[in-house]
Amino acid sequence: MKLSQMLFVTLREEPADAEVRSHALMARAGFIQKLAAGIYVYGPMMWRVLRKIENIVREEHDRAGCLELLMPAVQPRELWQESGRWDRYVQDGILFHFADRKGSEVCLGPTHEEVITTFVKRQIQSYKQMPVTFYQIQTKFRDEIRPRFGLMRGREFIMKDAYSFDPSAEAMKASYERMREVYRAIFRRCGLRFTPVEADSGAIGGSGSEEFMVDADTGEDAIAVCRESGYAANVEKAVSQIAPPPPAPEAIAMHKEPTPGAKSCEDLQRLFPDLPLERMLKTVLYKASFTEREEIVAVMARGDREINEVKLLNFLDALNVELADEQTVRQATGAEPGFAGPIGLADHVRLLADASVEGVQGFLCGGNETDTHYLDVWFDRDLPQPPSHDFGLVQDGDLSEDGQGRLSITRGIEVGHIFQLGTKYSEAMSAQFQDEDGKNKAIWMGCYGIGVSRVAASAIEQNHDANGMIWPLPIAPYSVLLVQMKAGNEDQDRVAQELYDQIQEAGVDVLWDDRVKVSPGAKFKDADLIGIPLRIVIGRDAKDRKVEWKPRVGETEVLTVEGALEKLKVALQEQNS
RNA sequence: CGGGGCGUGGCUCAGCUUGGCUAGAGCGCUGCGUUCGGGACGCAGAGGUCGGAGGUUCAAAUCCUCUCGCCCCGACCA
Repeated sequence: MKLSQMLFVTLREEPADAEVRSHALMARAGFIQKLAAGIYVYGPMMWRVLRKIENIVREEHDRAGCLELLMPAVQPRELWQESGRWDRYVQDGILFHFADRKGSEVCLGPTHEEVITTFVKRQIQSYKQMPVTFYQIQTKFRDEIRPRFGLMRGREFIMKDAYSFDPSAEAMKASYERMREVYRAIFRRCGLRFTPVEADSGAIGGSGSEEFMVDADTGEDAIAVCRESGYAANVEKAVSQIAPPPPAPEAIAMHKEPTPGAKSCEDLQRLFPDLPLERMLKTVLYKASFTEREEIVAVMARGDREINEVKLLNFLDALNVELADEQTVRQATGAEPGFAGPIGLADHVRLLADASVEGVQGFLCGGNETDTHYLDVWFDRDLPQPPSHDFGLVQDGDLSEDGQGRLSITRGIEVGHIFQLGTKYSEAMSAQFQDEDGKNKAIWMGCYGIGVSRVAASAIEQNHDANGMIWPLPIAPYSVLLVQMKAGNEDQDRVAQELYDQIQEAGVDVLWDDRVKVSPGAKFKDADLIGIPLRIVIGRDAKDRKVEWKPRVGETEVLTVEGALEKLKVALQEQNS
């Protein structure tokens, strides 16, 4: 492709609304253009990137025996009511939905479990027809509460979703394991540095679940990784060993302490400099909502620990948990927020404790009275120890659960997520088959997602410098860029044309910056911005058939035309090996 | 949904507090000339219902009301 024929427009300034590098660079380079919040046009360059990613995704799925199909974006409400997800998704505001001309409600699919389950249940009758896995690459629609970061969190985005169908839990696990390998292969081939982590399965439900995180400081997710043991998990899910509490002090009677204005552990440390943080127990109030009711839950935790709301949510099996508002706190404790404690809570409050409180004695806790705490409190003497469970948020430096090493907290971008769904959808939608024993059983499902457009964004997030993007070769819009310094110069024209023809003949996608009346400086800046990894500069030495090998990163070399072609061949081979 | 902010040529922004003359700058764009290896320079140009509607006023980008859109923080999030 010749750049002069491309309607190639770059911006010198960053768009005002770009917050992360990938967004700013893609917008500057004309790869994407915003149409509305979280909704983008993918320009020709971007579309090439997306198609390259799609092709890798396709090849790896096909290789694993998955079957590609395409499901509708528009889906009827009835289907979603069958699975029981309509109300929840509408209530969360995430669903684009509207009435058709007959007044029937439909939605734009945010995901396709309902459709695939329906499709499959009409076809599968026997265990002999399984295992089978389908996938599609489709535009998904989610009316995100807060779209941001360009393609990273859009309201319309490209996703590959796959669904496996098996006759038993064991078979489902085997399909899941196969897919784990497919995912590893895909992200490796895309040239990304990534970490697979154990994950919470969230609203979609199911048991086993793993997320694929592209390592990037700007990622929205925090992950806990242990180098020594190889453990890696989303912090929502991560577990750790924490240091035991300090030995109990001398037992003296529980008593009140005036603590004016001390609402946090930090404030309290100033008032009680000799009391270790591990002997201050905080009590945090949450409002948990269930289908039919709400519950106020108080959770105790050691002063040096934080509470993991996802673990709490899962333990309670609630639809949602959120911090209680001030009004609720006052009602539950009879005090201003900041003084909640386990003793003297209102009767309707359910008291729980994080495992970090176990063994802590002679501690400080809220007094359920404004400006007051209790000191020298002992479990089993002054109050029964509340039921405890792991509600803790792992912290950087925690010991891994097996004790082999320390956890460090890093950040990542979730580009893939795989789930063992079990029979959640097949039961709700009665997708059954007849097993070998003649009995009708629910199909065991797994589902597997890759954010295709997010993969592209995260590749830039992970690979860029001050001047622009640096694409991994397998997903670059073009593999090679020919930068011709002065289009119209006979020697340069001839050499550039020769290179262009030869590279094309070799089946390599090449872009030729043949623009006239564009200064060398501007060409170099544009080349850096769009980040095509392999570059050959045709300039002043063209008369001697000399060109420059000048990859996006790395050393520049002056070579003959043949030398440059050879160099290119080697670079492309390295990539494929 | 709660809090905050912003809508002015294609892009980034100034002007608005305190209403007043043909609404400005830089980038980009067009033409001519000079340049020509890291976003060149000169000269001459094109391009704006100041997000929209209504109102106040002799007069509105500027003040008021409504409305639409966008951004940030939070909640939320396969």
